[in-house]
Amino acid sequence: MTERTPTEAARDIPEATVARLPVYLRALTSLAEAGTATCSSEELASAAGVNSAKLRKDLSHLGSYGTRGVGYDVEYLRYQIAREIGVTQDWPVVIVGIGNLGHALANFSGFRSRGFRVVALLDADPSRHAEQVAGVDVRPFSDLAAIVAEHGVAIGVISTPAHAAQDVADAMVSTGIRSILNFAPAVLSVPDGVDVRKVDLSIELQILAYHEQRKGPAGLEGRLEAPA
Amino acid sequence: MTERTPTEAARDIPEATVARLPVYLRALTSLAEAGTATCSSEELASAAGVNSAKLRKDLSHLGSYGTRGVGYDVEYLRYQIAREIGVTQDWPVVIVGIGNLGHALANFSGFRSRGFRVVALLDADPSRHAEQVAGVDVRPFSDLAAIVAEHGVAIGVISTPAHAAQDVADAMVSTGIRSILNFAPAVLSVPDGVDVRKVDLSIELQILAYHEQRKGPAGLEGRLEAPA
DNA sequence: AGGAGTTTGTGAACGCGAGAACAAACCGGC
DNA sequence: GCCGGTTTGTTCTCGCGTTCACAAACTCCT
Repeated sequence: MTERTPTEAARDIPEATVARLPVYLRALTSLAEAGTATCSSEELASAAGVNSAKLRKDLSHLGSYGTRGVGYDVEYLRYQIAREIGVTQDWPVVIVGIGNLGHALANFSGFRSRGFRVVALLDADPSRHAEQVAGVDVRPFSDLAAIVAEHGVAIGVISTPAHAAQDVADAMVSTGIRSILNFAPAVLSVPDGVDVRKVDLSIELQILAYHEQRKGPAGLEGRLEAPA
Repeated sequence: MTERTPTEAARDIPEATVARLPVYLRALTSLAEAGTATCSSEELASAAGVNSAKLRKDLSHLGSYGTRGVGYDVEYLRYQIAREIGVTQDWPVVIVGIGNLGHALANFSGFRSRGFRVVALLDADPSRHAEQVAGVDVRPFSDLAAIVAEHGVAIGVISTPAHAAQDVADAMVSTGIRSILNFAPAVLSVPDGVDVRKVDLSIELQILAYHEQRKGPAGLEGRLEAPA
């Protein structure tokens, strides 16, 4: 996290910008599919749902890929962002925990089309090892090390119950995985140098509930209501 | 978003703090289940995966619920946070789009145990209306307004394909739903007063990929590697 | 009762990100 | 070749969030 390879540019892009680059990438893909060859920062910002000033500042961190007075070449900028993120080639990914959510993730087509390839599905439960999900065999969790070594996996997804998550994370780290996407509602502790991103469905709903509670006791405005 | 009911406290809690309250809530529940009656800010912070100073400042926004020299009463603090978030009673929720992800969400037990109750599953595809998922019938999307009115639904979840998301959001807003959790990879535009939170699996992976790319070309440290 | 030890709650400094505003640069017409 | 119109890239300012550091307050022991 501290030192980078000094040969490359090594300009450090702000974390907030990194989080938005994938959004711009998708907006550009959408524009390209609609046949748009060029777009202004205003158009792209609107498609991505952000402020145009913010968009320009974000893009300025990667370089000067626009043309003043004209705008951005959609295909060119799309490639530059994809390259910066690192999704010009596919990343191999393993998914551990093939419950309801694991199934959904394995079948999610967006992974394939956005730079990721699910190379293995793992589960500790032997009764699942007969299954095949999305054309990929479910294999025993003990195969993790072999699979990681074989495919050069660097990213792991955890969709197990909470109580198993830390063990899975430990195993992932010991095989060399350095990036983990965690869907289990648990706090993972990992060594330095390993990134963990957490997606927690309950937390998102609870945040919504907080704001909802503050908006008002019931639907006051924007809806005609008949008194009960 | 601007004015609150002047009768209540109306202290505004910073957004960053709101996002962490559910994490504290879960950590406290976990401590309570382990039989812990009292905990210090250091312990709770460690269980929640944050800095203890940050935890104390966060909690200070809700009031003074701790005792200096002693710490926090686990059960008492747990209730106070649950009350602040608004999950002391269950929130009715509708899920629209019963594909792979919709199935997983409907079956997710964490909703029920954390203050939410799925009252309806909706899908536009008539061939799905025969199904029953997690004990709840799948009903036609056109029933949305009736269901929302019947149960007083304020929170909607969108797990449709991207191209349908905006239409679903519009319909939700028109029925009075003011909080939306969106899993579709699309930018939703909604009127003021409606909150949208977005969960995007591809984006999370792409952020990981960016950092992974910067860590180094291959597994250099922490893993013994045999030259291919 | 008093003092030592512990832990909370908060005031202040610091850094990051958002947004506005503007200069630099490019295109097209004359 | 020059000028007006347009759009990018950047500078500056402001506000929010994080972190440090410490005073206030509580318990326990003597």
